[in-house]
Amino acid sequence: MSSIQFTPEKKIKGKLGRAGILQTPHGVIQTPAFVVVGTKATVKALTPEQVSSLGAQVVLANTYHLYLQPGHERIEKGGKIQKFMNWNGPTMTDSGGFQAFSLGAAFGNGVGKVANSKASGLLQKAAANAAEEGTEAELETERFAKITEDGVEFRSVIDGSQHFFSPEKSIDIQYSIGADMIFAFDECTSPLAPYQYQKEALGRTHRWAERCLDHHKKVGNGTQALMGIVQGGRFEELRKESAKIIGAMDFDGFGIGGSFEKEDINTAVGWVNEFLPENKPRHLLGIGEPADLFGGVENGIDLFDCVAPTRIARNGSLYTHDGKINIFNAKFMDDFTPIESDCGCYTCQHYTKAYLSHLFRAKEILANTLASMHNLYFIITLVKRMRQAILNDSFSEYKKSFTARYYH
RNA sequence: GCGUAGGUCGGAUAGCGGCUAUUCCAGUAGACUGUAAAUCUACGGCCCUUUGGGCAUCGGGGGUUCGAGUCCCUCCCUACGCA
Repeated sequence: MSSIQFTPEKKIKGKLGRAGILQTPHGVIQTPAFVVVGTKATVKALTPEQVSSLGAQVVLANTYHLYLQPGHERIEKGGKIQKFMNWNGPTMTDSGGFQAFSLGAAFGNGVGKVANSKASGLLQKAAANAAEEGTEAELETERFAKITEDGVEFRSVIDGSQHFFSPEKSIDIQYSIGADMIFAFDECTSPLAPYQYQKEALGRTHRWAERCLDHHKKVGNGTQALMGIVQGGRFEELRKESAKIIGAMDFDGFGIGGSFEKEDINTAVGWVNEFLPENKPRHLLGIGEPADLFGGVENGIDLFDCVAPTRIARNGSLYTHDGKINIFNAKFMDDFTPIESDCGCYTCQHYTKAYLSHLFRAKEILANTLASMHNLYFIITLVKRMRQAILNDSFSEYKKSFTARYYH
């Protein structure tokens, strides 16, 4: 018996995409939905009231970060995450598996979780050179995270102290934090990793999934839902294999994780969702550019989370229907119009680009808040409109008109 | 007028005889996809046949030296002190 209940409402004709309702202990999520990322039990620069006012339905925090600071026991003591951070709606936690990648293979070498083939060619070459040169690069790779069969050895990015996560430990910590939906402990691989490594890592992720599930059944009290994670890198064979194996396990929902080629995120999602059970929610982990959201929804994704809207906001990039703009550009200093005149967000209703330009140049803290509000509103609303379009049988038209304008 | 300390990119600086004049800020762009991130990268004098190359440049002028932002002379300017 699951603590969450997913009910598909309507499908996109001839596609895997659907609109649905996800019932959780802390409220309903209408899907597809964008999950706002609040890694350290806070959506950076925003109060929960502000996050809620943007239409956000659910927030995702991170096990690794909260374990290190302030400590999961303290969050439990503070009444678990909802009470601790004053977010009354549904919550999720990521397992810390992603940090095996971001603090391991990806640390300091400019590798993102999404590669485009042109760049990855160059990066692969660089990685090959580094490998030839030997130990220094390899040591660098293991600077903050080292993966073994039993789990991942981490060094804290805060104070350098050593820590170890096993699948069981990740689940235990996630219980303490107390989110409604928690994720299995997986290994997120680098987009540069070759087939052989992906296959090896995938086997490990599957064994870890089994251990998470066993532990969940043994120790869980039925108030938290466990999501399994599909991996497999860019390889169709591995992705499908993973979807079959993970999809057959008794998880409450599924996450799709790992690295993609920019061009075929959508295809890869399609491979996987073909095999995942229809009556359980599917979450595409860490993806959130408009094109990817359309592709994901079309191919059967119900939930997305992504740091992009808030992170790029803090760095001065703002979404508009005509593409992203960089508010630091000189041309905005005297532009006394809103980011978008027909935008319903708080920022656009009260402030001009010239003012935002001023706040950013002056390094004023309000810049982060106003920019984050706009970008989150933009993305949350975009996914809501996709949902509406599915219900109205107009998804492909909406996708076409949005895309034509956004990617000029 | 005398003394002292100085004049190096828009601002602030490092350099104190050795070849490529440093760093920070400001400036101009770019990047960012389960947050190591209010972060990071690039550019920033002129010219060219521009994946490179050439010529400049440290207040002005002159000198010493194989070689000068650096040493010497002189002038100009700034700050402080004394008259």
